[in-house]
Amino acid sequence: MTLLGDVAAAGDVVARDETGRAAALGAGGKHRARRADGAASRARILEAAGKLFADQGYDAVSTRALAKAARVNLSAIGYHFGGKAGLYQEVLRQLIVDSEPIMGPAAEGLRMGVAGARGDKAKLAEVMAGFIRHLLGAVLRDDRMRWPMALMLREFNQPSPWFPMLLEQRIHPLHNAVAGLVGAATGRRPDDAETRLLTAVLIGQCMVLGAARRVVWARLGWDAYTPERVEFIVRTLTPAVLAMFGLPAIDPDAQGGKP
Amino acid sequence: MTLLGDVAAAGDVVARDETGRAAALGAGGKHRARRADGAASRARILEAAGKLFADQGYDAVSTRALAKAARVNLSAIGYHFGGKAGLYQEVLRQLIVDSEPIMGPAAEGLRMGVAGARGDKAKLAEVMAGFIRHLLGAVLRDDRMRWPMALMLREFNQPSPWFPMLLEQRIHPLHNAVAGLVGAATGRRPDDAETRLLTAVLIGQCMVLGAARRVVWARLGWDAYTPERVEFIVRTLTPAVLAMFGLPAIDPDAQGGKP
DNA sequence: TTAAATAGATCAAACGTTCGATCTAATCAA
DNA sequence: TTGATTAGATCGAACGTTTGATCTATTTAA
Repeated sequence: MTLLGDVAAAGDVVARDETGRAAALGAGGKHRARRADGAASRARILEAAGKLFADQGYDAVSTRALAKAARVNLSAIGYHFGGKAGLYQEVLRQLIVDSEPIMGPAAEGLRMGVAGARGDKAKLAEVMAGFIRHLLGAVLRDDRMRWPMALMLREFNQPSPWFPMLLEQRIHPLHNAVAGLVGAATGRRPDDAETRLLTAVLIGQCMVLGAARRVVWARLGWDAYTPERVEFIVRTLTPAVLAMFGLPAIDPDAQGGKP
Repeated sequence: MTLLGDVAAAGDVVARDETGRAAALGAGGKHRARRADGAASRARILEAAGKLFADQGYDAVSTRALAKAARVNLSAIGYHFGGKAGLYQEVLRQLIVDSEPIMGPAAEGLRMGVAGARGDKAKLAEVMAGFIRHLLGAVLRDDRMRWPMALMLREFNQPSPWFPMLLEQRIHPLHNAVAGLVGAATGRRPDDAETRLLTAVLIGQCMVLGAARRVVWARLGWDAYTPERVEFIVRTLTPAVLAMFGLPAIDPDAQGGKP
């Protein structure tokens, strides 16, 4: 039994959310909740699966542990997602959807900030500082982005068959937006190889603090990221990154969140 | 079962080290080599296990796949290492031992370079450039360090019971040496929290190019790291990192390897 | 012979998946 | 308002396979 074959078969597992079902059953959708509300079970499975997959990896998570964590019957996984592989794919799809409200405005704000700066290095520095604070907060502090980030990092050095989807819909848009900032700061075109590389390094050096958190903690004598420690990281890293891209230093106390 | 397809045929396990057996037999040592030379089998298992664990992770690798890749019988794993977990521990231990000839002199050279610079920013810039070239080469190009780096990255965000050993014997010595350079460049004490953090970021931003190589490749239209592309990365990253730590730019053509 | 090392067989446990039975809520004919 | 019907959802119990570990027998060099 090769997984790839099953994957191909499970590839057309569509979202079975309520709206889809209601639409399929008729325009005048009246009924909502069934017995124990299948949509709720589905959501619980997705939630538990995201955390477990992110924490332990695909192989290390058994369907039984999954069912137990989501407080559903074992067969519910097969019923709702077609199997373990289908569930993983849906977790990734949902990750992209859920991170849109956080990442989308951030990328848009980045583009607006760069356009508004019109080459003014001081203003670009503000935009850069805001982005670093935003990204570090998302990676290290924001609990909503904790396991999604961990799961993405797993995809990075062990891509699943759905890594291209993640790349297309989450990585490229974010990198393109940041490349606009990096290009403006260094005076290069946003789609230069150098700009793209430095963009990857910039984003990567923020995410590595999340990926290799055990190392960071061990080096600094920490046992967890607290808001105060994240703030320390932001204040330490921001001047270094600004200097890295030839941007002027800014007043630390003026560092606000993203506009 | 894994989501990944057949990764890296696993058939390219290096031919058995004949010198090892010959030396054991001829050196007048007591009884070392028996029937088919147990030391050679042990070494083959270690080699294959390192690559497989690094590529697929501990759980995704079965003892049968290990035995097949190492061209030994299944029971040889239990005989030589006591079991799968014992094998993994030994792989980690061997990783530390094998990386010593590469990492040890690098750390020592770093200390010597920093001491020799005596605060001269231009000389510190040379040392920093040499270190970046060295580390990037080890992470991205050196085939001997390919799977060890991948395995270490796995330990970083999913520590095994032997992570403390790795931390103690490999991470801390390297970071301490680099912290000396970073401290000298930024004018801080080497054991400052800021210095330690920036040190982790510096090392991390080099390693992330190896960890998230698929992303880097996708952004730059690459499909592998070639020596030319690694050189491009070194030349692009070096000036940025020098600026990051307030060191003067250096002549790119003068960038040599580590002294 | 003696002990190291390999080969092959076998073990219980855990794996992902599948199945039919069961239950609930909406639907429809009366 | 009924009672029967249907589809959605859950459940327990298996399925066949693979896992890591273990066992005995055999082979080989000392």
